[in-house]
Amino acid sequence: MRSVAPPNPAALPIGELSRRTGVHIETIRYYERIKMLPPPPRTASGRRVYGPAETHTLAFIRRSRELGFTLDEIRALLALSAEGGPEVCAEGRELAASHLADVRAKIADLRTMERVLADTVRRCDAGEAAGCPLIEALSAT
Amino acid sequence: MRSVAPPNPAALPIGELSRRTGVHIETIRYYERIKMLPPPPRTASGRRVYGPAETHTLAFIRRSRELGFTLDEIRALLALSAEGGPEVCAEGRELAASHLADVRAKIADLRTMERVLADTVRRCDAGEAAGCPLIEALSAT
DNA sequence: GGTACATCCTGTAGTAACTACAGGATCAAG
DNA sequence: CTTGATCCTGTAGTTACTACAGGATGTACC
Repeated sequence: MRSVAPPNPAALPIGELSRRTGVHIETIRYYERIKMLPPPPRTASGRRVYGPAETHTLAFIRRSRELGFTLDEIRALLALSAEGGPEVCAEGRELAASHLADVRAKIADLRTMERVLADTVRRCDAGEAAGCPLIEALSAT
Repeated sequence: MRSVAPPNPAALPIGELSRRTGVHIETIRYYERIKMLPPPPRTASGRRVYGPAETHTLAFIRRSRELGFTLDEIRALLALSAEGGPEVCAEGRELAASHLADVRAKIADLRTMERVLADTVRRCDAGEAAGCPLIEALSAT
């Protein structure tokens, strides 16, 4: 029999699922513990066996995380995606828009930090300040 | 005597220090516990009494946090600022430059998120997709 | 059949940087 | 002398994982 890939692509052990989705094994078990993922069936000896549905859900979670959604938000997204329908889409739009506002706020914060830091480094390189520009910026009243 | 501000501006109770620096009382005590701040002297009944040095240090920490430095990085910055000297400034420059690189990387990540989210919301508003554009983006293979 | 190695299991604790109590002591004013 | 603000210690919760410890199974090879 084959040694690397399992014979049935619809029935994966946790390690294969991890490899295919890029989510750590510990993280998959963690998601199960906090009920982000339903508990999968087990083999006689107690090992988890994942089907295509779980694979899809996990990939969905991963992509959502990449977009910066929190696990709670993703729970809502998963519930929405299970429902379907036009009013569901409007709700999804709201989630995305509100999250987009958060992301933009964070970008603005980071840009402020960037400006101050870049300016400090620049003053350092220019040798403008008497003491250390960084320390002085942080000590300023 | 006065009722709001203490008579001696150089000896503050924790609540006054909190108000002046904008750092929560619990956070100040937390900083003391993890040795970001030295333990201040106490009154006979055990209450903390802060002088100008502690006020300065706490404000330094607060400004550093606002620039996104971690507490470990701030520990290094505090040690540097206590030393002084030109080679110390070079070290500070490195800290700032490396942190600046982190900030820029985070901004780049967030901008990717922003692009995808903004595009999703736009497609939602345009009514382009058959289903929900957000759910579809997250389900995509 | 035995042995080595990979993979899996549960459960606990650690990470960053706080925040939120509970349950009690003390202080200042009227 | 009572009310209300402030303070104390200590513990536990938050987010999203990550890292073991200590053991059970599965599989490949000889």
